[in-house]
Amino acid sequence: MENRLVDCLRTLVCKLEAVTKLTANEEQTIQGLPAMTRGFQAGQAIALEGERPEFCALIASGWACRYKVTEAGSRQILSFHFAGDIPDLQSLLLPKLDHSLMALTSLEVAFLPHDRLNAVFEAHPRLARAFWRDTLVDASIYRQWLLCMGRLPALQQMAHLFCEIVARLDAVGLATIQRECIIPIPQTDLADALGMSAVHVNRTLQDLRSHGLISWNRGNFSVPDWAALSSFAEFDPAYLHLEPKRSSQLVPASQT
Amino acid sequence: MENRLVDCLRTLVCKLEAVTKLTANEEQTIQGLPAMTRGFQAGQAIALEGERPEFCALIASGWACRYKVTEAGSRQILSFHFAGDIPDLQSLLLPKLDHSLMALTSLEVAFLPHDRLNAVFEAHPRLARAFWRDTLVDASIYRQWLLCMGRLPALQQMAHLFCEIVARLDAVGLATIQRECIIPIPQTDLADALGMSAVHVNRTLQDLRSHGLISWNRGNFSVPDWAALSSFAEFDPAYLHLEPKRSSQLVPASQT
DNA sequence: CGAGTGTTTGACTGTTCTCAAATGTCGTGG
DNA sequence: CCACGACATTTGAGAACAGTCAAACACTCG
Repeated sequence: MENRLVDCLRTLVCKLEAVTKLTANEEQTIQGLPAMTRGFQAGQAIALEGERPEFCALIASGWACRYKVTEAGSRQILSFHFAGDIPDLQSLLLPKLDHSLMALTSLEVAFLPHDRLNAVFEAHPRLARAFWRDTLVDASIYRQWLLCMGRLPALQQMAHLFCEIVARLDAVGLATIQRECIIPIPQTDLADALGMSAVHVNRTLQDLRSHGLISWNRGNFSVPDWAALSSFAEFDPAYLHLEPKRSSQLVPASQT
Repeated sequence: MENRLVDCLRTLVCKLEAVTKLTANEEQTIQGLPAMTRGFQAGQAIALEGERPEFCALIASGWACRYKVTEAGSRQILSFHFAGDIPDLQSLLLPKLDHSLMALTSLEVAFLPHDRLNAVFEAHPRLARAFWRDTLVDASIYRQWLLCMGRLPALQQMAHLFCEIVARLDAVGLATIQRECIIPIPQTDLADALGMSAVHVNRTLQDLRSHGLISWNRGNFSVPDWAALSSFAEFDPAYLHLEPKRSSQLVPASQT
């Protein structure tokens, strides 16, 4: 458990360094943030729309999501989050939550007190900028989702989401070089993220599989032919703003 | 023209003060930002995806939008912007634009140099926070659009967008107390924002009109019964994070 | 084994898209 | 003043897409 905490703080530092290296001092400041860790079960709420949290939730392990609900009771998932993400960072500046947060799998979360974060930002303006940048990447992802939901047919939209998930998991070391990873959520959650019905998700999924574009079995996800999938999905990772150094694989010329 | 510049800087200050009052010094810093103003015609690009702008565009008058385009050539509008908005503020921290920006009407823009803004943020951390907050409100609006696109039927989705537009225009003094305002864009642009076809937008519009929920004629928009429209649309302005104080205290509408 | 959850299938309905054409509006130039 | 083109709105009809409801099937865990 303590290891997880150290790990996710390291992942966080790594994300923040996307642009410029942090100083040892800054890095230590992050590592030294007091954090109470807590576990959640799949389906459990972390924070609800309308609340005014006094902590930010840094995910240590597992998947969580932001979501909103209509009056008719249908849920729209707004984003997926895993290790290293702080899905409610904006509550520092927008105290009243405009959406809810829940665990999609069993989850470990480290809670960072608002007042400590604020103190850190005051003392280290560069860190504040790094976190600001992080929230801007969030926004960029929303823009991409809007494009996909509004203008791509279901098949491409779903393919694009898979590309994004793999790319983001890869960026934090949760995917293999062959782009295998674990996508530990049921089809119904996928449906709520794509704005589709569960039935249609199921059929679209079969379609992707029969085209040999993906394989997804009991959570184990893999992409037989990344070039095929990403070009079919019109996936261009630029919008994730992962900087060059992230050597791994997502931009290899080897395909196309 | 110079008046417009002063006006939009004032609008900007007003927006930034949503939470805490700025000091006279801070306020003056904003007002003193050097800005080159420039005009655009409807349809003209302000900045394109992939570029690395060295200025941020503060809108002085008219409407602009963020958008992205699929390979098939269809456009998704991601947000609408008018006086007081800085739609590419994020280019300060994410240098490479992940979307494009264009004028939807004839437009006046004041360009604020990146280096000046950065200097301001360094000297005035509270201002940096105020701008950060502004970008977070953007993100909140994206979340709401995702919910609307994914989970509301066309009629409600459109009604919701109208509520949002009126609320935002009202917040900067561009709507009357009776919630009349000018929506100076064609139905095709609305279609690209809602992720619908123009034909369907037209039919949905007729539907809203025939229910007496809106009136929109040659750009002149009005809402006969706000309670009816906003409850039909499930519109709750909380996600706009306009703070309490600015409740429909308005300057007479004279604009665009 | 049985409950619970998640996935798959079928049949049907409804929404939204596309294509194509008609109508309306506005400004320009003859 | 009228004719014209450019643009925007409206209409119709058929096809494609995605939703609902309901049931069957599969897998996991106690």
